[in-house]
Amino acid sequence: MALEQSPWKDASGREADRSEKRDAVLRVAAQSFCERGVRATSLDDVAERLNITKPTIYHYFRNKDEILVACVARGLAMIDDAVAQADREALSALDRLRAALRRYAEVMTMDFGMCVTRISEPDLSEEGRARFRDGKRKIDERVRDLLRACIREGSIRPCDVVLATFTITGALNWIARWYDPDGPLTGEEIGERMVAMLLAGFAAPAPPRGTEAGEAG
Amino acid sequence: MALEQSPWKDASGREADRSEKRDAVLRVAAQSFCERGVRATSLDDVAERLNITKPTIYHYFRNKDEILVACVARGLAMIDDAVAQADREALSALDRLRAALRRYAEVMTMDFGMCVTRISEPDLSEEGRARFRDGKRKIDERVRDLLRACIREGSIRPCDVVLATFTITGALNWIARWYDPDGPLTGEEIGERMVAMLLAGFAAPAPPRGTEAGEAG
DNA sequence: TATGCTCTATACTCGGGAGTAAGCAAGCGG
DNA sequence: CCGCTTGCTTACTCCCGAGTATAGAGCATA
Repeated sequence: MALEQSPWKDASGREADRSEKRDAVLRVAAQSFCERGVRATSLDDVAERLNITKPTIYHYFRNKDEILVACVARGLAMIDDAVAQADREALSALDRLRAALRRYAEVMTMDFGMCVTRISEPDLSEEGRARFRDGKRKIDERVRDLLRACIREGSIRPCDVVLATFTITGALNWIARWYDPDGPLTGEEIGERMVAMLLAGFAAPAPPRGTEAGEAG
Repeated sequence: MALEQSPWKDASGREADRSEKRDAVLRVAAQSFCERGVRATSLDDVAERLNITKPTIYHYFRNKDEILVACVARGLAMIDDAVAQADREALSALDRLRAALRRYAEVMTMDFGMCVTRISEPDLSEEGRARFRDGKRKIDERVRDLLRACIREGSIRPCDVVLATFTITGALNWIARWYDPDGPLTGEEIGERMVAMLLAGFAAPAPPRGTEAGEAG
């Protein structure tokens, strides 16, 4: 089941460079980890999809766990970058929060991002687990800080910031479980709408009258 | 690592009944599936925790998949019951929604409930997967129906019901990933607060006209 | 041509876990 | 007492997948 994207041509491989090959392994592994689960992903399968054999993979990675850790690390970095980048943009705290969460949502529709939420801790080695927890904790911290900034600014209602972060990231993380690239919404659209929903809440504005909230126009 | 809860006494087992033993197997298996992952859970381990040996398990279940399916089915049933029960109570649609989501959240802090969100489809056999999807679809349908009823009633803002359901159930499902029984909040408290947050949203109410909410000073 | 490095393949080892074979113990009907 | 069933055991088989030993192919230097 060879993929076209593989940098190993069927018999001749020469222009390709080492890190490009590492990347290809990670990309295919990440997809398989998400689709089939980590334990159910054999390196033989990964190799086959790349027109190579398992020992070749061991020229680029020490073992399966190193591949898994690299996938998760890449996903975590993508989320962290997304949030950090939004954070640097000198807008209001609320705008920074919005931008951060939207990008977060988008990353959840991508292979490496999905790894972060579909892989669970027992899949990782002891040491990989530590890095995983650490990366997630940092992202959580960023979101919490943003929330606190918004509360200080008055744009977010004072609340239990920890639980609020779990609620928000839970909704976003879950995207990785149901997102369908062939579905009606792109990652960007999902992010935009879901973040709007989370911020505005589902309850209708107080009075049973004044139904002006409808945006249908 | 024998557990006290096991109905198999170390050498003498007689007062226990078949279905009680089936239940015990499911309970321990569910815990292990959640803690270590499905593939990493060996039936030898499960047996050991119950003071029995693997072949004994095969007296009660045909194979590992049957156990897994039973765990997931039980979790799905708990969620479905929770939502259905709230649905039968003759309150306003909004109150029914609130009650349903709170109970949903609570189930997410229990072993079988956790199974539903921590187990992923590739862990299941083809046939188990079908039942899994079906069960989840039914629950989703119930939540969507509740949302629609609320919108008709005017208590929930008109919105994309499908995406709203994903957002809400995502936040709730994720509880199973971070809930800590030794943490500060009980399942009930988490449900109550998270549902309140989701309904009210995080954004601060529109600022009193004229004055921006610039606090501090 | 020789030496050596990098990349890749064939062909293994080895451990773990699902599932099974076959037998032992205990209760029950005769 | 015998023979049957039920519940459980010890002791396997067997497959799959992680990781390895080893060899060969291509290329660079000399």
